[in-house]
Amino acid sequence: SFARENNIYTPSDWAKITDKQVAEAGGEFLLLHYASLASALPIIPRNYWSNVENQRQFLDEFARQHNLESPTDWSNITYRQIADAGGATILQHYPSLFEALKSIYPEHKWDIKTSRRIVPQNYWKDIRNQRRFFDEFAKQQNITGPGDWSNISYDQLASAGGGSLLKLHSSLSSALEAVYPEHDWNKYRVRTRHPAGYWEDVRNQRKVFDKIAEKHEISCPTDWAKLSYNDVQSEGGWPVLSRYSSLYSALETIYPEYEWNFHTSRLRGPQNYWDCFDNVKKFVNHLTETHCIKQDEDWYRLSLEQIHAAGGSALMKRYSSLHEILQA
DNA sequence: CGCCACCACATTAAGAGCGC
DNA sequence: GCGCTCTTAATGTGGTGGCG
Repeated sequence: SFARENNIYTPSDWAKITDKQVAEAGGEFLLLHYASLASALPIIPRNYWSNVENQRQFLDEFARQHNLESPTDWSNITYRQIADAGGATILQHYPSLFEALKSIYPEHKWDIKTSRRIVPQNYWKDIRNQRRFFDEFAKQQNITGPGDWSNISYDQLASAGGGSLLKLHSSLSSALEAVYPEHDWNKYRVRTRHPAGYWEDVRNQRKVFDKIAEKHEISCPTDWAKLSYNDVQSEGGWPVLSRYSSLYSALETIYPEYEWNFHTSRLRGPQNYWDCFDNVKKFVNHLTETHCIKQDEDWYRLSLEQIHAAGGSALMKRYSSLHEILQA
């Protein structure tokens, strides 16, 4: 009854009690039989805390004192609180408080995210836990395939509780590569930030373009005609394109080993291309070569369709006839 | 916007003391 | 030597604010 009146529920609660308190509560004569208060107290039997029933009894009492009813109520209880309340030895039987709770109360459904404010130490080192986190996040965000990750930012994941996890990786994309090794991440765009000056290096520009080329099975300059400027832009090429006046000039610089000809590599020439008279000359020379034009009369063989096919439609709009162009 | 540095503090490993 | 308890150092977690 002394214990009840003084809110003593665990052996360690007695530590706060002095002999004087016991004496004042009427235990004065009782204490005379013992050398000290400590020697009067029941001793915890050996292996007492190894018994799950005893562990459970302790935690039940702890839960009662803290009004903990469901697994989520435990989220703000710290390891230290339990240890200080006399549960240190119980905790030593388990790798973490979370594992202890799971084992001691197997009838409850324990979820690390809702039952603990912070995960146990080294929890994120286990790649399966990382994967569990990403899976859960994907479910919430309706991410069904690897391509959908392009809409997710580093900060979204960090504020969803993935900050510490991401710190184990150099970037969001390398985290995804580690967590989902079954996907070839080169095929998908993932939001990334690169070091300052990264995009100035043509080798890095080439990396993105290689990726885009691989995805669209582009193996020679003419294959690039399949892709629009917007395609390249939206598939991660934006930082590269912003550094060039056109996609065509980007390709010329990035892949200098190829012979580039925009009539065959692009659907249309770069903006204001025909403003530069040298380009007009180049086009005429190109026609001369491809259509075996050796003397002036040979130009009559050339049809309007052939000029269009060679990419000269925009040029033809500026001049009323081929004759006028040649004159110019 | 993507990421980093930093901070407060939570967790845990390790080990010593002690009694059995 | 084992189990319980306590202490301490080391390390991890998660949040904030800042940088380019």
